[in-house]
Amino acid sequence: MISGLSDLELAKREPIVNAALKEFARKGYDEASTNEIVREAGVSKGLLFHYFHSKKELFLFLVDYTLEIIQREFVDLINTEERDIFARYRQAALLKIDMIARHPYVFDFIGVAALTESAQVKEAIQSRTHTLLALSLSRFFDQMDTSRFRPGIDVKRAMRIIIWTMEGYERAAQQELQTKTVSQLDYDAFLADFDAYIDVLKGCFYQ
Amino acid sequence: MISGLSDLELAKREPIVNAALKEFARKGYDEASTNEIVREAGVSKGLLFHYFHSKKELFLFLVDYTLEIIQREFVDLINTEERDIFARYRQAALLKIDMIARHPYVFDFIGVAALTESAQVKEAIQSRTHTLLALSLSRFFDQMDTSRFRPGIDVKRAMRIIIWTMEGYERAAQQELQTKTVSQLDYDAFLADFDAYIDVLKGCFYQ
DNA sequence: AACCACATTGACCAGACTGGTCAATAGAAT
DNA sequence: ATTCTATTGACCAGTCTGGTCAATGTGGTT
Repeated sequence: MISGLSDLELAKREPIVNAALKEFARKGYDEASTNEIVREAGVSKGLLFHYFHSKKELFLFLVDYTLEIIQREFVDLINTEERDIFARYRQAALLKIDMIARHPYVFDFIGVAALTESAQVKEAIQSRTHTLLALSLSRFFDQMDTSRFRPGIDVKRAMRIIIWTMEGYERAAQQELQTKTVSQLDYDAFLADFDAYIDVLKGCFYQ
Repeated sequence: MISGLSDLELAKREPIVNAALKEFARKGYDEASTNEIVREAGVSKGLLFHYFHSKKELFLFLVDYTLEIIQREFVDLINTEERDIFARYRQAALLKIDMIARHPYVFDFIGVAALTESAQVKEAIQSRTHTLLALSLSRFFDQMDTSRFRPGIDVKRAMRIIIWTMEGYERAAQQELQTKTVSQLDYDAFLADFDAYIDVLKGCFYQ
């Protein structure tokens, strides 16, 4: 539970929260407009500042909010027992695409927030994001099983190629999600497509 | 020669042009500030509007300017006789990284310009960018020689993996260029590194 | 009905910033 | 000294900023 808010209180904040995530993700802290947020959320200006007493407080709330979602619906669900790089990535990529479908702006927001240069929030952000991001990333990459690679393969570069492929696929999938609506049929075809890419990579690097 | 300007006239505009490319690339048309441009360029407000009579005219000048640079220093230098996908991509990637070192904001600017939603310039932009981008992209991808791929390889997906790897490498290189200065020593090491990636991919897909 | 507690509104504020203007100045060439 | 252009920066009206607050709406309790 974030900041000890009840479910009711969170539910009432939701239109504002979603609109704010979108606006901050698009424009960053300084360039984001509270007027645009309330317009998008369909509420009055006063209400935003009734719930969140300042733009800065709203932004910092969103950092906690998104980190909590990422932790709960992404990081915690990754099976760290799985040491095979493809199985691990497949799992992570599918979880991430799932999350983007449900919370379209969460990853974009936290990415923008973590890199913000705005003096007003920079310090407060870094202490919060560094913990999770550094920890979860290092945990994600460490202790990967590379024993199944073909002998003679340049493992370091092979892993980077795998990562870039996953990132590329993710970007393509995200772009498609922005236009189409999510349906089960799409999902099956999409999954088969994704697995086909993994098969190509496996055929490359595994013996 | 752009708009029939002499070399002297172009040279005097240069600080403004570079500052404007940077500002538009970062913020897009609407959010970019002419005040920020003149501050970065180190010239007075009046001078900008003496050379370019409006923000819109400045922006459209930059579109022509960058398209001409891209054409002259990138598109025209690509050897379309080369049908091998790796040789072609190696050539293009190296040209592009060269260009980013010399004109850091040109590709970012034209990317932002081509996708701008701003009503004021959208129409004028699209007629200019579509010609070059569509043509050069299609020419780049067509007639690629795939005969050297190992039999049984999923060629379509293999090509996408190659593209995503090139894009990933390019992003990494661009990020490094932003911090370090360009020196020949770096360049040799970088080229060897890049070729090592190509070798890994060739080992994957070629027989 | 009367009262209360709280949710919600939107007109309003001072101040910052916007693209753009223009009379005044600086500097070079004659 | 004169004339030319290159360059400046104070200034403009207008828009947008984050934030305030008295007023109004709403639903529940007596």
